[in-house]
This record gives sequence, structure tokens and C-alpha cells, in this order.
Amino acid sequence: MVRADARENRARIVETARQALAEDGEVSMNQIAQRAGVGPGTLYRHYPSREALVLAVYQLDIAKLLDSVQELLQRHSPLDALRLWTTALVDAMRRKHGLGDALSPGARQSITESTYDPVIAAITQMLEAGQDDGTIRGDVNPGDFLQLTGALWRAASGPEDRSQSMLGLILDGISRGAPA
Amino acid sequence: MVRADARENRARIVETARQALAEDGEVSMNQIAQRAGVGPGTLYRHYPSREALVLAVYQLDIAKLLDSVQELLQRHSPLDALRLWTTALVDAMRRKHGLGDALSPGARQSITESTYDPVIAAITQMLEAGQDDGTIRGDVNPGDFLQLTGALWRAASGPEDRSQSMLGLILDGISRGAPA
DNA sequence: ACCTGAACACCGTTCAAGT
DNA sequence: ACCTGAACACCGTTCAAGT
Repeated sequence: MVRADARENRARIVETARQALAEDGEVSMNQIAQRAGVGPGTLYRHYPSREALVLAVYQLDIAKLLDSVQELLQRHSPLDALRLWTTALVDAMRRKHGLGDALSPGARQSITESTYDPVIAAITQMLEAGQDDGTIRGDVNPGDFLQLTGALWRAASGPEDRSQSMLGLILDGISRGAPA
Repeated sequence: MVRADARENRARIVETARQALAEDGEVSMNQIAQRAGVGPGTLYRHYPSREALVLAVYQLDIAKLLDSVQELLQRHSPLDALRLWTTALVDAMRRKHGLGDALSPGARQSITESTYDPVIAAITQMLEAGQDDGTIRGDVNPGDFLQLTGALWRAASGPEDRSQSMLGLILDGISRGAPA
């Protein structure tokens, strides 16, 4: 039986860690515990290592990203929604890789696999919105788009971040009116 | 006036750090000091921060790399020498970037600039050796080759390391007999 | 002019004691 | 069933004391 305070602590810890890690990727575990208003022992009870915590944060990031699709499509054009969403996705990928060798290869792979299907679904949804209103070409494959996202991440992690202009090129390419 | 023991300590510290960091990129400063047989204070007298030390190691790496050209050309064919040398260069680039945000952007840029000319000279030397014995095309530009090296580094730092097969493609491309 | 090593504030992590 | 917080071994870094 999981107690209510435990459930609330758990949620507050990830949320706090998400903010703290966004501000400074090197915040200490004790600082996160303090900001979340729990003892260090409680933090470790829920997330037995730094790796486990950052992994949970990444999964929360992805979950929030998936939830954001609806709102983005309501407030922006499909192309702009796709641009904002992809930028956020690349940021999350960078943070995951920021873990460096602290993350076991197996864990990294399994998390990537477990998020593949919902990510494809989100991309599909935005592409279809653009196809419906005629701003995006009908022959764009969601898997291809995700593949290009990998290139964006590599560019963003490179010597100088050229990912925004690259993303601009890609979005031009999938726009209706662009040559096939 | 710089004392003899100071000069020796300095040299032994970088060399020790080079080995220790190669074995484990997260060795502590105190461990390095102990392995080098000096007190932590001495380490910090010569290299006032972790960043300064790793920077010095990187410069030593590059220096050793430049010195190795002669020997590589004696023991291997020009193409093999170029392959081994480029692989080592990409490794050094990866280690430099492994510093992450711990390295100030200015320091990273200035070190890259200061090593540019000698690196070009080394590449030129190996290309010319291959042109002399007829195994490398005569129209290969050293700057172009170095540019491609950047792509290799990005590939090596990516999700799966494809840099060796990419390097193979590049070397095939500059071989005599390959179409222009 | 340089080296030594004890010391400082802090790190990630653990665990006995509580409720 | 869970939380607290003192404690452990260690971290990067400093600095008074020595030679």
C-alpha cells in the first residue's frame, strides 16, 4: 500500500528536480532534496541514484512534450507548432545525453525505445494537421522526420549550434509549395 | 628563476594526468596528485583548476600527435598512417569536448585556433607522402580533410560510433584510382 | 621559489531512529 | 510504509608552515 504523502513527495521531487536541473545541470542531490522540502534519505528512497533521478526527469520531459501537442496546435499554425515542439524535443535529447557516461548504455537504449511510438504519434498528429489545412505536403513520413531530428541533435551538440537554421530548412522542405 | 624540481614536477603531473584521465575521465584531482607523488597544493600551484589541467593534457595530446607523424609514416603506408593519425585526433577532440560546460567557451576557441596551423601541417605531410608514392590523389586539400574530421567527431560523439566506416569512405575517396 | 599536507565546505549516499 | 537528518568517505580547493 503506497501512502499518500509518499506519492506526493515523489511527484514534488521530480518536478523540483526538473526545474533545478534546467537551471543548472550540476545541482547536487542534497540541494534538490532541500528545495523539494524532504530529507536526502527520502530522495534516495524514491530515486536510488543520480542516474535514476535524471532518467525520471527525462521521462517527465517527454510526457509533458507529448501532452503539449494539443495546446501547440491550438495556439500556433501546424508548421510553427512543429518547430516549437521539435526544438523542445532536441533540448530534451541533449539533456539526456548530458548525462554522459553516467548513464548505462542499456538504460539509454531502453528509454529511447519506450518513447519511440508516442513520439511518432505526436509528429503524425502535427503533420496531419498541416496536411488538413494545406500547409504541409501529403507525402511526408513521420519516421523520416524523426530521423532528421537525430541530425538536429547532433548539430545542436556540435561546436556551434546550427540546429535552428537546419530545422528551418527542413520545415521549408515539408511545406506545401516546396518542390517534391 | 624556475627551480629544477618545479619543472620536473610540472612535467610529471601532466604526464600522470594524461594516463589517469585516459583510464578514467573522472579521476579526482587528489588521486592525480597522489599518483604523481606530489601534494595537492603542488598540483594546484601548477594548474590552478581542473579545467586548466585537462587543457594542458589536451595540448600535450596534440603535441604528441604532431610528433607521431614521422614514426607513423615510417611504419605504415601513407593511407594507414592517415587513418591511425586521424583516429587519434578524433579521440583527442572527444576528450576535449568531454569537459562539457566545465570549459569556458573562450578557452575552447583559443585552443582550437592555436592548434590549427600545426595540424594542417601534419595532414599536409601525410598527404604529400601518399602523393609521392602514388597512392593518394594530387588534388586533395588539407583544409577540406580537416573539415571532414569535424564531421567524424560529430559521428563519433553520436548515438552509435560510425566514425571508422566514415573514415574508410573518406580515405577511399582520396585514394588514387578513385573517381575525381 | 617551491613543496607539503592538514583543513574547509561540500559532494553523493547510507542507515538508525522515529512516526 | 515511509520520513528524517546525522553521519561516512570523499570531492575540489586553499593556505599556513616548512625548506
